[in-house]
Amino acid sequence: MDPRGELKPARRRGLASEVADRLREAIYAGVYAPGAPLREVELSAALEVSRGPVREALLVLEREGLVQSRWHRGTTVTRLTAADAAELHSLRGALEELAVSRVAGAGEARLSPIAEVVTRMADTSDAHAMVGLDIAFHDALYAAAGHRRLEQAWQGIRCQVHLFLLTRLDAADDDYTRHVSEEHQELLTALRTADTKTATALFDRHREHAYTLLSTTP
Amino acid sequence: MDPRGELKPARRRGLASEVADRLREAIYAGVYAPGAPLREVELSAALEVSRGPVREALLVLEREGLVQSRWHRGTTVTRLTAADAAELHSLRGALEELAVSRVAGAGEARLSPIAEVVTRMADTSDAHAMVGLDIAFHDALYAAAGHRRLEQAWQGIRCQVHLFLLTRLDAADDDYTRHVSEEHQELLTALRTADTKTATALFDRHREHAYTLLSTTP
DNA sequence: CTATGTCTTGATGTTAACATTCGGACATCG
DNA sequence: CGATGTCCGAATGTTAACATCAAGACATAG
Repeated sequence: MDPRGELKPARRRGLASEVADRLREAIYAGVYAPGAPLREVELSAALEVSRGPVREALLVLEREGLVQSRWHRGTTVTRLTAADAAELHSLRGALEELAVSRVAGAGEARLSPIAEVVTRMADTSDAHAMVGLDIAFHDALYAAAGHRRLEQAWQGIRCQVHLFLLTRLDAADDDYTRHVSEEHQELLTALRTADTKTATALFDRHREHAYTLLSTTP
Repeated sequence: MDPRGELKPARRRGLASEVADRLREAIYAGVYAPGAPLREVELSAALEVSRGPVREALLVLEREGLVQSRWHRGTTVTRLTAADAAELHSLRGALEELAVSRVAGAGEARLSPIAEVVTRMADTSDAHAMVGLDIAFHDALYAAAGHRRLEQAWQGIRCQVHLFLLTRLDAADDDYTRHVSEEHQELLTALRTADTKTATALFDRHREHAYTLLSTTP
């Protein structure tokens, strides 16, 4: 009669989060290409919602770095330059080092959500879905760190990383798609067995690999 | 006839940012204590603005971690626990290491904004103002790093750090107020002369000092 | 006396109309 | 012909009214 901890508090979300989700997916799907304008009236008409929730959703996406808005000049989908990629890479390095140091050697109870993502990676061939799982893996890592603010900092760049991966992988580079699965498998075993030092080194190499691969290609 | 770089692009801000600034100051001033509710109608009446901009401002403050809102349950000023302080401390360590590594040894042109803050510290005795300058010093550091996303990540915790300092220093601990000025002076000289390693070590000690001082006191 | 159900109240969430602003097209003047 | 000035349209910013929701007071049944 006292299921403490078994039930998460029930949250009800408003229209704004709903709209934000739809827009995020649309941007990932390429409906709105980088640089394309996101007009409030258009979106509110398409989503059958008033402009209020749309504005709130755009604020959320701006915080996530997916769009950029200027005063009275509308919002457009972020265009990621090489300099942006470098910023994402270096900041992610700092964040992930902290995350790995807190997760490495943790009990299986905390690692199992990460393991589950790796499992799902095994039977996935679609590049688009694979990128989603790649991000999901790191989401699970940050979640396992048990550090709310670290997680929020990651959420501040995670969508940009996602978008960057998608745009650089568009119908190309199946070199990535083939190796990601096993590479993350290695990362997981490093988290399970190795100490912090070797684990962070492996994560470093992982990011470096992806970064150089995707930054030099186009 | 071509003053490139001398003039920054003129930005015009809306009511929402104005409201956000006022609310931030009000929270710092203690008008709204931690845990106190921030009612939209109240605020819009007091600020003579409609609820739209107020809602936007509250979203901004929520992103900064100063307030927390739940669906249909209103927003309250964040109450910082010991665990929160630990989170702020560790995340700040990760961010500031990256920032210092990018700023250490930089030219005087980039360091001068930081130096100016240190100068202003010298002739300041008011504790409230000193805390503001403390934060301003680190703002300048992150700005000098020339890393937009790093700066944004800092902005995600900077207001909480500010609030934490203020609430723990309330009419006490002039041990802090006396030493901050010279301590930051040392940090600046470290940025100027020393290499990355010693500079980061000094910044580490600086944060550690403040953290242990303020976490054990109350 | 406890537990359930209803109601009221005071807030937030949503909407649609109004006001303001930016950028470009057009006309005008040197 | 080039530069300046004016106007217009289309978008965003703001407002106030409407709809919805959650928490507590109260009444009621067991």
